[in-house]
Amino acid sequence: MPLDKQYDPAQFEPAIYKKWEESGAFTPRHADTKPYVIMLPPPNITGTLHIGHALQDTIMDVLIRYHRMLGQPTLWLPGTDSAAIATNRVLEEQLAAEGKTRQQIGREEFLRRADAWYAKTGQEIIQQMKRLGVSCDWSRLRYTLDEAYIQAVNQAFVEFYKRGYLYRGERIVNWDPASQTTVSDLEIDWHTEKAPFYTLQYGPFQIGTARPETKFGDKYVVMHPADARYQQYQHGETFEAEWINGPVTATVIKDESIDPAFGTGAMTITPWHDAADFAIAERHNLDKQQIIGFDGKLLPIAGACAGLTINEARPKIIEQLTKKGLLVAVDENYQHSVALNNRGKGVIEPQVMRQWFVDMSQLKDKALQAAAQESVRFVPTRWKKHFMHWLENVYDWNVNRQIWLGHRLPVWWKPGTHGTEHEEGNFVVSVDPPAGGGEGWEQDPDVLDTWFATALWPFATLGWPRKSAARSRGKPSDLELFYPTSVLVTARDILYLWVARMVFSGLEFMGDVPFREVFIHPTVLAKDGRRMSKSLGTGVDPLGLITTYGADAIRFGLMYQLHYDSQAIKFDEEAIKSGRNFVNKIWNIGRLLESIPKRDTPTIADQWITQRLHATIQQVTQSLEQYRFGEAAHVLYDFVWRDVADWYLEILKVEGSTTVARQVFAALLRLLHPFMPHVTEVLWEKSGRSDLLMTAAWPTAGKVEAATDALAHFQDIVSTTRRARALFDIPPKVVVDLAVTAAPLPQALAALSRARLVPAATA
RNA sequence: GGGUGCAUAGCUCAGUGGUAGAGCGCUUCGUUCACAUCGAAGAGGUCGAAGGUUCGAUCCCUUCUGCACCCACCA
Repeated sequence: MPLDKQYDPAQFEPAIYKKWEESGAFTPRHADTKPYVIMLPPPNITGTLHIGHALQDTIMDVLIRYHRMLGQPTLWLPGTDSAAIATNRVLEEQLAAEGKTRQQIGREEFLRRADAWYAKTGQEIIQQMKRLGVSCDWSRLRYTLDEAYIQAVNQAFVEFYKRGYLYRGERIVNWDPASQTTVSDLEIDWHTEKAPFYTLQYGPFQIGTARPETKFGDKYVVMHPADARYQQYQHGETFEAEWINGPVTATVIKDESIDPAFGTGAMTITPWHDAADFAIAERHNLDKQQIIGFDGKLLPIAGACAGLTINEARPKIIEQLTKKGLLVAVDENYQHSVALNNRGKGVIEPQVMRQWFVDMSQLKDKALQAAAQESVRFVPTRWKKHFMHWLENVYDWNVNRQIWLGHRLPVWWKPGTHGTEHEEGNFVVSVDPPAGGGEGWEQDPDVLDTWFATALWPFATLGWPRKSAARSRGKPSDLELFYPTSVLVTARDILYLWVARMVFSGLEFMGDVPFREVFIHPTVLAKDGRRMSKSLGTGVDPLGLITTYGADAIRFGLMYQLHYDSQAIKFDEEAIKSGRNFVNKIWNIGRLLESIPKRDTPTIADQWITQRLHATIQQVTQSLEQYRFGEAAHVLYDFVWRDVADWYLEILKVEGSTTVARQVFAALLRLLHPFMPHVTEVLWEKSGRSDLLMTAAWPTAGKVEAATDALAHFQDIVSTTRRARALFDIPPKVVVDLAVTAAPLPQALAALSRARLVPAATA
């Protein structure tokens, strides 16, 4: 049956995907050879596929398909993440629209709504991934809130606790009064804002602040020990100062963290509401006083301002200070940074709270060692430096959150003890509620930081902690077979949030790294270099692109733009269009080969294209091994379009071996398959193969010899003739006489030059 | 304050210690039956600036400038 002139992706893609799925080839075949394993970074169930996913998924699918064709047992394990904070916010917004709060409807009803919502949206992103053609093992699909995963998270928490890494501590944390929860350092966005900077008289000192509302409790003034201006004041000496609500006794503290060049070089501290001040207070064992409540309103210590929000209180405080003559100066043009919760968008108010922390001091060393020794290897290598730098400076990790969605802490409290002064000895950390020993144990109301759960992804998805649970009798378990995984493919923005935590969690619980390599791919930006975002209107819908151009086109277009060392891809739809055109070119090469009558008289052109093919196999293979996807795509593009289409096939129309041509084309389909799986599979089938291209063997390069000069000579003659025709404006229909002394491929030469060969005049 | 990446044709970007490359766009020509999602010919670049190493630098080194991003407890 003749093929259409143009390849129509919509006509073939769904059927091809179905065929792949039904073949069972997405599931790894057990074998003795080393498996190749990738864990899909679980996308948030709340989201839809964006172009960054399309890029990342294509990279993983290229790797997976390549390794599958190499004959390795290949596992790409998919899954989704509950993204508790984001979902929590979505649900609260929905409730707000109904004029309700989560507290009003209660925890049970809230979680019921969450389940309903997950059920509705959970499959969406998976369907979208399938349209891209990804070859995940769907039989192993996991979800961070499925029953077994919850068990793994509980087990990890209990184990961390038993091994002494988890502790309950009173520390300064990022509190979001709007969402009523703590937030990770890594999930804060800093926005610069202009705010008045006040210089205030504090006893004999002048101190600066942009946050006068925190100043009520100030009773320490801090300066650098070497600051000559304050030599006469001794560390620890006290003095009386008139302050906002009356006289206070203040103490002088000398601390090296103070920058003498900033302002007056002296400052008062608010340990309860500032991390730096907290550190100073800890060093010198100073008192800490809460000024702002968890609802964001000032506490009774603020006197007349108690109960007011920060914005309401500020002018009053300044008025009071002015009245007392304590306001020395105001800089209206001061720029400072304000911390926002990047999920909930509330303004962060640091607070001292009793929270769960993971002690990083030992865990970080293990991860650092793994990076230093390259038992986890970063690609490109510069990310190793970033990774290590972050770990070297990491703080203990606050792991509980005060929202309702997510993994609830496996911590059980005696009634009425949680959050009181007398917590010690009144809780039990265990997966199951404590049996006996009194009734009414209450489970801790908090849930875990979402990254605590995803840190376990590489092994919890394989069945941990049931280490030896075999899938079938006598066979090794998934955990034994597939851990550690081969490579993690991810974006740089979660290098710390997620990658680092997987590394130390894997080392801790599995005794080995979770992946041998980490490939950090570029970020996809809008064409003009801005971030892709819905609010900027710069986002691109990959599904729309798939509908317009086909999955193969978007895959190839993305890979073609993926250059090894760049941090960003400026997304240009033209590249996708170009991918579509390339796919169509392949399709038409298939058509042409069908139409040329069989003939087996090899020429130097056949010899030449075979050599070029081998060089191409070598280059593409090497590029894939090095994660140089853009390079591989370019090599393929140039080979197909320049060598195969423009020269070899034009010659083949006139003379040469269709047998060689078909061999070259078959090898080409294999090389292209990871990049454009659908069209290559269709052509494979149309060429009469009954097996799947997906599981065909990756081509191996024969001996690569230098390309024959004879063809270069041929190309020279043709090009020269064409240039001459253009120069003299000879219409295509006019056949010219061409006199050459030695004519390689005479028939092809005549055809491509639109010439009649005549004997060269002998001198 | 520290760090990373980038700077090459009008645009988006490859690339190499030795006469500069692609795609798109542009100019001219062409639908002979693989493909107009195509083919042929062509125009277009002191490879960000300044120094240095070298027989020779767009490439290696130093400094600078501009852009983007990351980290950081700027009161």
